[in-house]
Amino acid sequence: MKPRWQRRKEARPEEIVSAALQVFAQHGFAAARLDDVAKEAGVTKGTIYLYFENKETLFQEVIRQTVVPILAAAEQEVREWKGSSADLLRHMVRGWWASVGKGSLAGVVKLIVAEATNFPELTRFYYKEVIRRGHLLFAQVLQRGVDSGEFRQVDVMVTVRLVIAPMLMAVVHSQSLYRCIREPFDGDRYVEAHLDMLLRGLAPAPIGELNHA
Amino acid sequence: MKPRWQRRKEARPEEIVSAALQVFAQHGFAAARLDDVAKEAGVTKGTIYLYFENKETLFQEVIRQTVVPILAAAEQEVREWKGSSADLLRHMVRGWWASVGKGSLAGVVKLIVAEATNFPELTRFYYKEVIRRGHLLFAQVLQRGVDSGEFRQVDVMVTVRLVIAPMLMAVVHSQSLYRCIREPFDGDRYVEAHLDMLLRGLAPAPIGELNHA
Amino acid sequence: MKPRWQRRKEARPEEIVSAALQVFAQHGFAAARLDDVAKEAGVTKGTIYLYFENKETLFQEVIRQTVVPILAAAEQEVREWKGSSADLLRHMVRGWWASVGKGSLAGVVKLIVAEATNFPELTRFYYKEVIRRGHLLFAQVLQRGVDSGEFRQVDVMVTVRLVIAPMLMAVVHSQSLYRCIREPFDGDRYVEAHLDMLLRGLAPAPIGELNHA
Amino acid sequence: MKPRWQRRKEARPEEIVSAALQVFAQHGFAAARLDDVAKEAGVTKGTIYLYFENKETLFQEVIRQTVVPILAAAEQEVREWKGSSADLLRHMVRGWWASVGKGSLAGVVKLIVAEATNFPELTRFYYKEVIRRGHLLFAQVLQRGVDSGEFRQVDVMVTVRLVIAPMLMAVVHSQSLYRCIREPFDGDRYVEAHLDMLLRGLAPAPIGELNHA
DNA sequence: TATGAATGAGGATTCATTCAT
DNA sequence: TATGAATGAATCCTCATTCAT
Repeated sequence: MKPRWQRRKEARPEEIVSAALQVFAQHGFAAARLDDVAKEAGVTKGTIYLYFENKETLFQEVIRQTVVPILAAAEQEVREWKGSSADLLRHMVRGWWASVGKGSLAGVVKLIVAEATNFPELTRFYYKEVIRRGHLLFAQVLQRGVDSGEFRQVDVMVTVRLVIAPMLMAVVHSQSLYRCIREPFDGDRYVEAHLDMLLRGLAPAPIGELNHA
Repeated sequence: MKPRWQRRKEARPEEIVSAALQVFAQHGFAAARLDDVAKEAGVTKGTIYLYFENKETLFQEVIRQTVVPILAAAEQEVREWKGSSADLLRHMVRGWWASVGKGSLAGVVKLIVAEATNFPELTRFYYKEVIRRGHLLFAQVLQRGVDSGEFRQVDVMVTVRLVIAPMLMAVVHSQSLYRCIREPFDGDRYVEAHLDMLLRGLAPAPIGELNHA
Repeated sequence: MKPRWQRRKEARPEEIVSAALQVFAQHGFAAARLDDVAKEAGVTKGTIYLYFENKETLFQEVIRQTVVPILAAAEQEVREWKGSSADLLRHMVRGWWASVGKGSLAGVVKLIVAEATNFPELTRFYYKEVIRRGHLLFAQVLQRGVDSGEFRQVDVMVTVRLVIAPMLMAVVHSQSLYRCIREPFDGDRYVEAHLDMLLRGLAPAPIGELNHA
Repeated sequence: MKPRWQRRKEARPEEIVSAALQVFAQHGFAAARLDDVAKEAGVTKGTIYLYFENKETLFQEVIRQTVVPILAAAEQEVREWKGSSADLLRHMVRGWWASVGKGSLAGVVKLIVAEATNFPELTRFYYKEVIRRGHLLFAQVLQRGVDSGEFRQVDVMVTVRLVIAPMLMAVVHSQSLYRCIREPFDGDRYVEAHLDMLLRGLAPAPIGELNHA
């Protein structure tokens, strides 16, 4: 818990990062104006430069700081999970949706998509620190289920992407498309349908396989 | 000796649109320089203004022109399909991947994601003319399967999103993430795995349903 | 009288000059677009360059060609005038108003005012060929009246300006102010009032002079 | 060592307006470069945009700010004048010459003439706030003289224009023609001659009227 | 530390001018 | 001769960055 007397200056950097995330996520890096970031953070433009070298550095900090902590917690959970793999998968997907899909991370995800080619270095960092780790985490879960016979034999690294992609897409759209059109999107229902499809798709095939084309 | 330039009134507009798509998809709207578009199109900056009112209009034309024609063809196919619904779904997903995922439309998809909030009007146009039509198209296919008993009862409009999302995500990543990291992504395998999961997930449940949490 | 078969190309230059006068008078030199001149002349931009070296040359021709001929006629009239000086003055002022104030020369007058400092060389030409000659012409008329005792002794070169200034001002305003406000300006009445005041002002003082302050 | 620049928020706007008046009056709106305005004002281009939205707004401010205050003072004087109408007219014409003809307003007068058709809205504002008020002011003076029998019966609203026109013309020429030719123009003598002619022209006709043509 | 006035490089846009047709 | 597509220099304007206060 934070002491009441916490000096403002210590809070400033994260306030700015948080404001920047909003503005960057809305407009993209190039179209975002530091004036807007400053206004959103309740400071003036000059103040930003007390804490960040320049616009690009600020952007990098936004990506770096916002993303890392969540994974650690999830990794811990996977290690200690006692229940079924199906339940673990459900737990993780729902948890991901709760923490990423609705929180401030959603903006980061969209940002990476939008700005990756403008910041290849940063993207590689993000890939290594976030994406790959996330993939490996889900891969563990799937492998656990395959090993225990709960899930059928699947190409785990490909399937991981199929687990994550619909989640990502929903998050990305919530930051772009659904900001513009006024049509409801029931995220929870979408997530449950996704889990339903997933677990059916992962179920060990009964007697007669599906016929492939 | 060759002339300094040639007069090619007919060809210019699409050359410029095509060049613009590349540059916009790479950098986003704001960061794209018309100088680069011009260079890519083999003309000078001024020439762009002979055919397009300004940068924004050019952007809109890029979106509009690149996208519309494909759907019509697919709609035709669905109407006339004689085979099984599973085969139709396979056909469409593969076709979508072949035409969108690998062609120039991929860039447009990423662009919409990245710039939607900066061009809400255009996004609404895109939603009405492309996304919704696409959804309805896939919804027809699913409904057809449900009606014939090939697929189980599903919430069609939600499932449509689950069909499309992994495809979109792959396309978006191919335009952003995979441009930066040098890691192979086997699109075809991904698509086949997706279809496999999908059709398993859509299969009518055999005897005992899965237990939901 | 012009032959019916006159080739178009011989008419072109003056058509362009005439169109240019209109556009220049409306917008000024810098703000005038050659596209508009071309449209007004019923040709295309390129054609202008067949007859004029560049925009500036065209502008100079506009000034030069439009203005010179009128003076010669007036000079002739003054030399041959048989009636009173008052009548001659009336005749000239009315004639000036008829030919300059209402014709296309009005535009040139405004142009010179507006663009003099941007074209000092041209302005000097105009001064020598037009303004000074005009002044001298009116000076002759006044001097003639003074010599004959019709007019009182006045500083002729200063009075000339007082004769001309209200005429010029009316012309200039007709090209600028009165284009914007919708208020009637009765030019003929104004000219008559001017003549009335002038001739009263020029009348030899009766017995007691006016007291000057 | 002196700082690269100073912070002078209060002084900047009028410095810029004043510089802009000079540059606009010299070149006209379109041909004026904001770089030159900035240099003249001792700032950089960007600074102008801290205080004015764009070139056009700056132009409008130049017109608006430079012109309004003078009239109020003159209106006051007319109301309180105790002497003869002839003296009042002399006083006003001389005062106008002193304040407008020689001051910075001269540039504004020329600007309006030159740019009226490019800025019709602004011109209407100027007409209502400046020209019309000026006309009414001089009309009062003339009417006062007519009522008291000092002046003959004249069409007041037309005569007002005859009073003002030579003054305006002198001012306009001082900003254009006389900047180019190197010929002395004795403004004071011109003004006195104008007053002399005016007052003779306004004098009640003695016994036999002039014969009109 | 914080401010926000001032800077100046960068890019969109216009349009006089050229030149292939 | 005439056209009008193409050019590119010129200029407005924006906004990241600096720095006097």
